[in-house]
Amino acid sequence: MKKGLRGARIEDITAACGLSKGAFYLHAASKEALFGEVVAEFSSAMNLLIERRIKEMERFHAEHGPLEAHDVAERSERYELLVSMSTESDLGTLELMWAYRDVVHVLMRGSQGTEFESLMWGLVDREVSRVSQEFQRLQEDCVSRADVPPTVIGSLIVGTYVLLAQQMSQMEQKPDLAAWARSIHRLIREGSLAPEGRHRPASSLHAQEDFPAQAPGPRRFPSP
Amino acid sequence: MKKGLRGARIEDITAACGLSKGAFYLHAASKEALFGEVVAEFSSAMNLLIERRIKEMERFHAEHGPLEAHDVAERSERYELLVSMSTESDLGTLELMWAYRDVVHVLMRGSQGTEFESLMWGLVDREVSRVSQEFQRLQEDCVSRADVPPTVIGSLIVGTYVLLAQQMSQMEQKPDLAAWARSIHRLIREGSLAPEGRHRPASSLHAQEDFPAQAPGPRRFPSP
DNA sequence: GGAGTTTCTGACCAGCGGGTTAGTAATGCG
DNA sequence: CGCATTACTAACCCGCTGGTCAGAAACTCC
Repeated sequence: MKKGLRGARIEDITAACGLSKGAFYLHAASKEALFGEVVAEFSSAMNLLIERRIKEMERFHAEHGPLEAHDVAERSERYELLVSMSTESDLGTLELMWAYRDVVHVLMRGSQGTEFESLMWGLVDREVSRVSQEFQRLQEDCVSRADVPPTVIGSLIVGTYVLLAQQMSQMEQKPDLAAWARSIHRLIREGSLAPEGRHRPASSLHAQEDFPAQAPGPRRFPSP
Repeated sequence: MKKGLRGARIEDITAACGLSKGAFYLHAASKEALFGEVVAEFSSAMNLLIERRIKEMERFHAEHGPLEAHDVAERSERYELLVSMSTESDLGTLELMWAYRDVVHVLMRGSQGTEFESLMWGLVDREVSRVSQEFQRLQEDCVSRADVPPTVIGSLIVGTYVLLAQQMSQMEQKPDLAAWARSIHRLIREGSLAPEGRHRPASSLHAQEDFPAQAPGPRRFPSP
């Protein structure tokens, strides 16, 4: 769609609407201002999600207290609650990223040197540190493994979502975001190794797997 | 350093060398050509790593045959070999990304709409599908969990490295890349949950953890 | 249909930045 | 020292694009 903010000419934008260049300035003060409006929309929606998530997490800790090692071993109720809470939050984030996937794409790949660069990557940085802190807490409670720096976990999780967001802008069909969120959480928590002791025939179809025959939808190619 | 290819003026570059604009063209045919040289260097080095890695993997399979479920349960020799092989390969990739971190940064964030955009993201896409295929194989051999789409695992791993690469360009000190690689592999394989049955005092220092007091080095701020 | 209002056009301007080149300084060498 | 070669400068050209504006077109309401 766009070749980056710098690469998109005013005429490109107006021509795509079937208008002439002059008409642009009847609707927006400048290219940056127009993009800024959309970005502000996305940004505030994202901040709302983050805020809500932090509050939810605080409420959880207030109501249920800190998790302990045995919670994970016996998959206690409050443990399952925490898991479903954060999976749900992540799904919300994925949905938002899908809705704004083109904006996110431009923000991430094509806003270098503009006022928007720090907005996107500041958000990413804050998310990394939020997730890191969350995991540091889990480590202190002996719920999460402690032989790994929390920042690496943060980068792992956020990096995954960042890359997925970029892939979204090349898809024409909406993927099963809920399946994505569930898969990611499963991987983060339990790892990719097959659960021990479980053997399955290699050729048969697996039950309750979180994906159809071929997971991602067809590619979307950038319009010229 | 750079405000993206489009954002960097010739005069900015020459001024940074204490020269005048005209002198630039005595050394390079164009901005793109200059950047292209560096990029080609990085790109061929990266492709070499990938090629070598694929060959190594093929040799492993030829010599040791496919892994089976019990290999992971009993942490067999060939399993450990496979793990250390891919950790080592990832470390090599991280080292290369560190050496070219500024180039990678520009390639990822500031090359939208140039000939270099597809180079970087094509590479990323190919890596995602390579990792996906690797995991699909592991799934068929019942070594990796099958209830997660391989492409999600691919995006998870590659996304992590992509984000880390971007963080590199803001660091002034080289982080412990080997620790990163080990942590990531541990997380990917075994997940983030604490190993069951292991209780540790929350306040004491953990043994053999893969990180010092504060993991990442200090930030580097972009020079104006 | 015509006055008034809104919406849009397309020619125009101005400045920025890539690329050129004539001329100048530095360097090397017999 | 004098000549040649190399390295660089700075003014210049020019195309491209953001932004402006007078006027045309469309639309509305009486």
